[in-house]
Amino acid sequence: MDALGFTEHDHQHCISEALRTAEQTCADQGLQLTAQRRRVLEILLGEHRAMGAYEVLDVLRAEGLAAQPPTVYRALDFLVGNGFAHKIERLNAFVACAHPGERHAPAFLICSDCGTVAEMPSREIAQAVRGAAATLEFDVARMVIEAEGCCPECRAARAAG
Amino acid sequence: MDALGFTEHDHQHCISEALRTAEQTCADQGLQLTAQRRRVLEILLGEHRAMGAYEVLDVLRAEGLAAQPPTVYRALDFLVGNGFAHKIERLNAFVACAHPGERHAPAFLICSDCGTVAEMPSREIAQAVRGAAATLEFDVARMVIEAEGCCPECRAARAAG
DNA sequence: GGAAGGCGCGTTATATCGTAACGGCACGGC
DNA sequence: GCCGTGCCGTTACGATATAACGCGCCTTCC
Repeated sequence: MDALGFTEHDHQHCISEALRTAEQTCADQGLQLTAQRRRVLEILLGEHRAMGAYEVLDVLRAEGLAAQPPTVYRALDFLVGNGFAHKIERLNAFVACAHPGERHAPAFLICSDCGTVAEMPSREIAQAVRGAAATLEFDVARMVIEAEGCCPECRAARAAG
Repeated sequence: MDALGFTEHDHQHCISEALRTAEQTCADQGLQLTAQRRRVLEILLGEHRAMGAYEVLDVLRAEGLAAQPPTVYRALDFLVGNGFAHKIERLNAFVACAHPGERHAPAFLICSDCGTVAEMPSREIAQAVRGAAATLEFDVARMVIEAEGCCPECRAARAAG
């Protein structure tokens, strides 16, 4: 598992791959990846960046759809609920899942300069959280793990500039 | 460092202690703990729970003040900026710091049943986050670590009920 | 003493994020 | 046919957060 976003990659491929995985997963689990849900996922996949719900809405409207906020939020709820996207709490915004299909407690890196959001390996982190919680006899159901900072590219840009 | 919130304690004492620490810290660092800022901190300290800004605003208004949202947000910005309170991103709400004065990257436990928020030791967690980020050459400036779940008391209550 | 600037705060208005609630439509089961 | 379920359109609204302006009180600096 690597973290896309900070590394060069074939973005068209990464989009279509994710879409295919989503389609397959929905087919397997009897979920309906409707046109709207699929379109919202595509929009999110278009950028390795968190988008606000209203930003997604603007894209839909630019395509000529007469969409309203609930439309977008419903699609996002579906995507988040089924692991195809994640909400970045720190930004009140949404990002496509980089590892759909794999069961994972997500952890994110948010570059404050360029806005890129990457999903990173989180096994050790999740372990540490559960461990700390266990000493207080707390049962963890869900975690929010988000780190804000500077990505390698922006650091290089800063150094250069 | 223990996590209050899930354990019995002398709450009045815990409030006045925190207030005194805040006063001392402000005096030391040339910060102004004005009446409003102090009042907002007191309100937050009143509960081991995250309060929305507008909830704090309601309390101020109930006390007869003609407060507006910016008043509360400014006080909260001051408290958060100087480590006397924390924002719980998951809840868009604020909680008094349980360990003012100590330098720490906070990590929180949020009970979904009773709403109690506890601050827990986070050294290992922060370490794990920095470690995972480092493998991607990402510089972490700030972390959001929030675990939602069930606290021991609510678990006991569930088992009993 | 008075100009200049920083800071805290009041106030108005507005931006941004999110949801409740109702109704229509399509599809599948019986 | 009739009903339940799930998806979606639509209206309206609630909740969270900030921009921008101005005032008063300091301190600084000359």
